[in-house]
Amino acid sequence: MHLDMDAFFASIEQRDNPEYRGRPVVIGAMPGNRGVVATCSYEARAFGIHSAMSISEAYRRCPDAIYLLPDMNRYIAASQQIMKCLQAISPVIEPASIDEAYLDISGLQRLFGSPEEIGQRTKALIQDSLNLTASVGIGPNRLIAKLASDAQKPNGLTVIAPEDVLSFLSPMPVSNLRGAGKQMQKIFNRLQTHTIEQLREIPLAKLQHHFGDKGGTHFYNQSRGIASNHVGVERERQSISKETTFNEDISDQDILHNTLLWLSSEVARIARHEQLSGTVITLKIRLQGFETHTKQRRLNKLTNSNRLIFQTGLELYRSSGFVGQPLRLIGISISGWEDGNNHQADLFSTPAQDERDSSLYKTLDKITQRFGKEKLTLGTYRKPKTD
DNA sequence: TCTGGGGTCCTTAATCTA
DNA sequence: TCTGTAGATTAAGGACCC
Repeated sequence: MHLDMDAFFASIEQRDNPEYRGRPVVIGAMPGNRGVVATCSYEARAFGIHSAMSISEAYRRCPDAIYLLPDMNRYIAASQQIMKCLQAISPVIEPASIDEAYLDISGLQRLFGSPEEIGQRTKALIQDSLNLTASVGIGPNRLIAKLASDAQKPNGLTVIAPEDVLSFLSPMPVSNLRGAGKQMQKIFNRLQTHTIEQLREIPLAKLQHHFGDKGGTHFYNQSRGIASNHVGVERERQSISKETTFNEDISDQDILHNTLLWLSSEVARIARHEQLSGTVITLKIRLQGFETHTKQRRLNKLTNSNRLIFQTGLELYRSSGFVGQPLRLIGISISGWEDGNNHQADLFSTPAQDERDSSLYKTLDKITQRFGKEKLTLGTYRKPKTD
C-alpha cells in the first residue's frame, strides 16, 4: 500500500486557518522574491498553479491567492503523527517522504479484511486523528501501489489486483513512470512512444541503447509492472547540504565569504547532531544565467568541524576560476562517511563554538544595511538556529 | 522570462593502481 | 624493468524526486 497526503502543506494551513478554506493557497516563496511553489491547494491548481512553478509565474496567474512561507516544523509534526497512525495498520512501514509512506499489508486480511477495507480503515484513521485526507493505492508491488495512489486524487482509494496490472498500465502516458522526467520524455518523443502499452512493444536492447543499460532495463521492467515489493525501514543518509539563492546576484567577497561560513556552520552543526563525520566537501555555485558548477575535494580525515568545512569550501571557491563573477547561489555539502565508521565526532568543534562565531551576525548586519530589513525578513537569509 | 532547497542515483572521463 | 590493460577510484555534471 502507498499512501500520499493530498496537497499536504496547503491542507494543513487550511485546516488550521479557517479563513484559508475554499481559497487558493500557495506555499513557497513570497511574491517579489526568487523561489518556487512547494505545493498549493486545489483551489490554486484551478488557476494552473502547480509545484515547482516560479512564484512570479504563480503570482501572475493568481495575484489574489494566499502566499505563505513553509512552516516545516508544523508539517514535520503532522508527518510524525501520520506515521504513528500507519504503525497501527502495519508494523512494516517505510516513510518515503514527509507526506508519503509504503506499507506492507500482506497477511493482514484475517485481521482487517480485504485490501479495500484496509485502505478505507487507514484513510479513516488519518481523517479522524489529523482531520486531513490522503490518497491510497494498493497493488502487488511498490510501483503499482504508487501509481494507484496517484490514479484518484484527492481522497482516493485504488486497488489493483495482480491480474489487472497490465491493463491498468497500458493506457498511461510513459511520463507516469519513475525516472521519466523532461529529458527522458524527449527520447520517448523521438521514439514516438507515448503510452506504456507502446513502450512494452520496444525490445530491451533498443531501450538500453537509448536510455543506458540501467535506464533501459528499468523502463522495460516498469512497463510490464515488474518492480520491487520490498518495504524496508529508513535508509542511511548519504550527504548533508545547505545552499542559498540570493535575491539578487552577489559578487561582494565579504558577503560571499560570510554566507559560506554560515552555510558551513549549519552543515557542521547537523553533522554533529547526527554524529556523522565525512571526508568529501562539495562547493556548489550558480552563476547569472543559471550555469551551475560543483567542485569537491576528499580530505584525508573525517571531519564535522565548521572551520575545516568552511576553509575547504573557500579554497574550492578560490580555485574555481569564478571569483569576481556575480553568484546567484552558493552552497556546501559534506558526504563520504566511510561506512561503519560514522560515529567519530571531531574533537575540535563543539556546538558552543558555533555560537561564538560572531562574524555570522556581522554578516546579517551588513546584508541588512545593503538591502534593507524588508528583504532580510522575506526569507533569503535566516539567522542560524540555536539547538 | 523564469527557474528553491534538500536529497539520491547514474554516467562519463580522467587518473591511479595492480 | 618496461608496457599494456583492466578495474577501481575520484571528480564533475546532470536527471530526477518530493
